[in-house]
Amino acid sequence: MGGRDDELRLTLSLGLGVPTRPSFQPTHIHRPSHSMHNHIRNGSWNELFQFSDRNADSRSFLRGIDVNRLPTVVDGEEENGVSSPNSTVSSISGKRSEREAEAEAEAEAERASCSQGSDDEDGGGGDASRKKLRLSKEQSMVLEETFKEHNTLNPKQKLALARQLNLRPRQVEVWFQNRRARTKLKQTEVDCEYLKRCCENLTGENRRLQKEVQELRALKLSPQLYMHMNPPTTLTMCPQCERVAVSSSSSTTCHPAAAAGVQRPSMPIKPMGGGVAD
DNA sequence: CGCCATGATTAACTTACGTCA
DNA sequence: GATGACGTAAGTTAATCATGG
Repeated sequence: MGGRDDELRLTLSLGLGVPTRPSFQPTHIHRPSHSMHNHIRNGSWNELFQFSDRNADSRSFLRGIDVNRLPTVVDGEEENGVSSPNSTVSSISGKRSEREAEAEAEAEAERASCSQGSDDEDGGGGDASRKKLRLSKEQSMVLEETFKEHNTLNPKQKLALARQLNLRPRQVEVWFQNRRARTKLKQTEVDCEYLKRCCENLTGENRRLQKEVQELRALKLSPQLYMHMNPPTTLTMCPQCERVAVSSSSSTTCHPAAAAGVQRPSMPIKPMGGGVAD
């Protein structure tokens, strides 16, 4: 499919003009949540993203189908703590806190977004056959922009965004979760491509060195020939790691990947869901 | 043209785990 | 240290859409 190809092309546009990391660090290691927060809020790699999005919104938008039906009452009740494990707020514990106030605000937002809601759901009988809603182009755009600024939301931001977009806070929350997952997946693809290139380069270098060893062995067996040849290899210190490096004609480093111009990419990625087209 | 099968995308969900009070 | 609340990542499910035959 065309969209897919576009995506991959974007994904694999490896670090042209993008600062590379000094050494390879898989970016998808599971971090403790707080370090993740810091990492994210410092805006390191996220700032590198180019948020322009492709098919998803243009799809629904261009076809003029507003699939973004407002949530049903059933969903709203879910958000109030009926079923969702992530957003359940215990009303039993008596301690009133800021958090509880926020939960109430969320419930309020629920009701608000539900009040204008549709009644097309089949009864809302609690069975909650999940109805998938498509976000409108505008909603996706705002979400993307917000994600660009910070890819996690605190409860207040979540509420504000939900109000602004006329969505349930839970929807905003889920959108950000999914968006982070997609971002990570993309970065994994980039990392994977980078490692593949490294591997290819190392394989080539290894092959070359083996060949050289063979030649040297052959020469050792015929010393009179050896006398008439230039030394095929000189040993120098690699400036990067201060080890003895093989320096044949081209390279004076023991980092063949670097010598071959392979640099680790750092997220030249465009988003997937609903952004601005470029 | 409509219909169906198939694959891609993504909203919504579940589970597991880490952190904090 | 045990516990509960909470947030997030990872994985899954299912709705929706595009495309090709």
